[in-house]
Amino acid sequence: MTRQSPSGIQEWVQPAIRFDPSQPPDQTKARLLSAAEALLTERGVNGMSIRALAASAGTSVSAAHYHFGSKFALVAALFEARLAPINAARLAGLEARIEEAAPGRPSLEAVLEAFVRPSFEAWRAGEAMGRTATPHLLAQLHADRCPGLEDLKTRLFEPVFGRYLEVVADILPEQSLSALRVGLAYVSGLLLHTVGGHIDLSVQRLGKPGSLENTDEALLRYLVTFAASGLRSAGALISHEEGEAR
Amino acid sequence: MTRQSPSGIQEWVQPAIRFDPSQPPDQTKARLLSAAEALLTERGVNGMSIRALAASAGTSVSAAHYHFGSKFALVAALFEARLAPINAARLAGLEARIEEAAPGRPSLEAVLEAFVRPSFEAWRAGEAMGRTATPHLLAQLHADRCPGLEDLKTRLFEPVFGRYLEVVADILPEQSLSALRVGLAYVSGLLLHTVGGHIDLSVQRLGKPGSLENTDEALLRYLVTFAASGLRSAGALISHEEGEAR
DNA sequence: AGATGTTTCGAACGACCGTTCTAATGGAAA
DNA sequence: TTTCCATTAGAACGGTCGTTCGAAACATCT
Repeated sequence: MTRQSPSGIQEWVQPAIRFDPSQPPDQTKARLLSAAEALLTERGVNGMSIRALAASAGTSVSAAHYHFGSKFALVAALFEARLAPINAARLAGLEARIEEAAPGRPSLEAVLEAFVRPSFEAWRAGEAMGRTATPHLLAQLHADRCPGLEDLKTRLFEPVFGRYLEVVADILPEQSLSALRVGLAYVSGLLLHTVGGHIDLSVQRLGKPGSLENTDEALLRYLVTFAASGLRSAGALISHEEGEAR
Repeated sequence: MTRQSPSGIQEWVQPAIRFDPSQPPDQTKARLLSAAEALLTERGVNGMSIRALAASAGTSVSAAHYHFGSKFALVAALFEARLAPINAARLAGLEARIEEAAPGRPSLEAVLEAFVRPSFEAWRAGEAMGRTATPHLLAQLHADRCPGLEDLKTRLFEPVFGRYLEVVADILPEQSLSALRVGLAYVSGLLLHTVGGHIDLSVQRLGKPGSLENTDEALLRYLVTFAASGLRSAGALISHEEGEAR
């Protein structure tokens, strides 16, 4: 603890207690990320202050700057760290669906489920425990107008989107790439809307009455069916443009 | 213009020039709302400061507080002022569709178009001119976690949602209200995703090649078809629960 | 012209912001 | 032990925030 002398010179009165043994000192970075996940989800980028973050993580303001350099870098690091495994699962799930359908093609529903399921499951798992769910954070950051984060979003999402676009174009060859691009953006929009907390889950009973299927799986099936059916029907409106490269 | 004396007492040096004739003095409130619309859309609630707002509107910080009382009240007033006419148009359009289909029922597509079109058209009109589009603001405020605004959102939106739910339940009597509630939330999610600027419009060519239909109408038809088809198919997964009240 | 109420302004207040700085601490290497 | 480096805490800096306040200017009425 320090005190400020009238001349502006600090005189150290009493040494502070450091390194609370209950909190391993080398995990400050992880605790900061975890605390940032909750605070960002709840308040958005501009609503979270480094001071509130440090207090929530049980460390100091300068520790955050030491590990990440700046507030924006912290947000970007968190975004990348959380989105990367979900994107990897999306790509792995897609290839698995393709392989298991070989030599034929997987159904549109199977492909869209491969896209949706990783985020959906992480969302439900997080909500089931008290924690804030990671996909909720991603939806919040997606909606948040944070200068400089837009590039990161597209850079991380584009490869996944491109691969899914290829596969879906192969399943629906009569649809133009332009239409499929909008359609896939809609699928992602539906997912973000779901995990972003805009669906009232309190009174939903989506499962068949006699079914053993739980509510989560029923909602996932609702989402996938909605998306697949919308993608098929809306794209069928538009005749394929001949000159367009496939 | 004032200057600060060393003792802290203000000495008024020169009277300021007031009431620039090019800006009618009694329209400060409207200019503040208009400037707030642009700034909120671009930066979100926490990203917009009263000082930046006042500068953009060509007035002073205290003028904003005089007319609205607080920053939150200003945001709420703007949200209500902009959403109200869109909601009114939604309800009027719905009743018009019902009346013109009488004694039969309007198609699901017609109903969803009545819901989507007011916001969609205001969005396209705004984007076509340089201005920021009002629905883009509404989408931004919907995504923005602004404490206290949640109540206003539901209070304004609930009557519209409830009326549409009634009508859609009449068109799709085999679907449970729970399923339709999720489905309508998805429709609104697709609309918000569209007008929120998450669809890349630069390279989209959704109209039929030979058609005279412009791109805007083609995108609207894509959205309506996607939503209607998704609503029908996803809800068909679920058998109607017998005990549920209709 | 004078009084009254509305509107606007600049300035100031206290609080909080992101960032930086210095000092202190613990552990590892010499 | 001494030195060095990674890590942390607290204080401070410059700036901006939302809000408040008193005075000036306008509009209207008498």
